Amino acid sequence: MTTQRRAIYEVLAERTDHPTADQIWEVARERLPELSRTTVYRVLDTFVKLGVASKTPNVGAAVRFDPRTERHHHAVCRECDRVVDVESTTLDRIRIPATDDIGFEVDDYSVHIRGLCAACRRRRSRRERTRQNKEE
Amino acid sequence: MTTQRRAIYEVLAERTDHPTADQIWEVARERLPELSRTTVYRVLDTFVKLGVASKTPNVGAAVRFDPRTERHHHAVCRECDRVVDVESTTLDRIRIPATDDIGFEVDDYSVHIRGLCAACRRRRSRRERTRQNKEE
DNA sequence: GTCTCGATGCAATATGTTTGCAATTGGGAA
DNA sequence: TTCCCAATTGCAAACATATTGCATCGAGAC
Repeated sequence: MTTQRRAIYEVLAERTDHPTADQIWEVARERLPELSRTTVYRVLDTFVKLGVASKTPNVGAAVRFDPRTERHHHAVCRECDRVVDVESTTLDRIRIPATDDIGFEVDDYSVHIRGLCAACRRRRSRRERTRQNKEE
Repeated sequence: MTTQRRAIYEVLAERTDHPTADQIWEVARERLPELSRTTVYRVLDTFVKLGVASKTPNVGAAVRFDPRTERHHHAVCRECDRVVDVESTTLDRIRIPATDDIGFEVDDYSVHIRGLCAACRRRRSRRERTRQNKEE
């Protein structure tokens, strides 16, 4: 348990927005200016192996990390790609059907929801109101 | 509808293993040697915008593409990162709970299953048998 | 304190993606 | 059919993300 690992873990734990390795580096560097990018990548990998953090599936270029390792679900905005955690005991209790036909042994699962986040919905309604005003 | 687009679409449509842009390029190039990597990236983006293909969430470095745009689910192997399509009317019928609390408007969803694929299970049992033989 | 091995920093490299720009081309208009 | 133009393409360079080799450092065992 080194100084760097502590700093990186703190930054990750404070956030719920599933930051990338580089985003974590940017913030952790403020506290530990010597911290290298390489170390952040390596330490995050270590965290994942230790089960302290998890990599979260995403459709962008960079891999994102999540301080939560228990089952939870994600809603991804189609406009801004923001990722929001979704808590739902209903979703936690889905029965995964037999995947024996493909010989797959299930560890866990999560539900990925796609749609439009609150901020982008507001932005859209604003645009629509503006258009209506012009047409009048 | 250009020659390049047709070739790229054909390659994508023939595969069920969610190739990356570069993997598609490798194969498409055999038929169309002049085809540039840039074009593949651009055309795939276009396909996604047109709804002809979809980007599939993944935890690796590169974005993966899928010729299927209807609702379907994925099982990802924790050993080899292989992605297998999962067909299940049960999973297709999940009721997504109200996400009104977070103001999220739901378009669609999919279930991501993590576990061990058939090939890696076989590999594992083989290893275990070998160990038992040694202990005897 | 000091020894040791794993962790770190740095620089170089690999991999994945995007952009600017000039050249080309598909497909409608004449 | 031929001409034209906007859209598409190829190339090279830039950018973004991730990994590796190697010399050095430092946390924890003794």
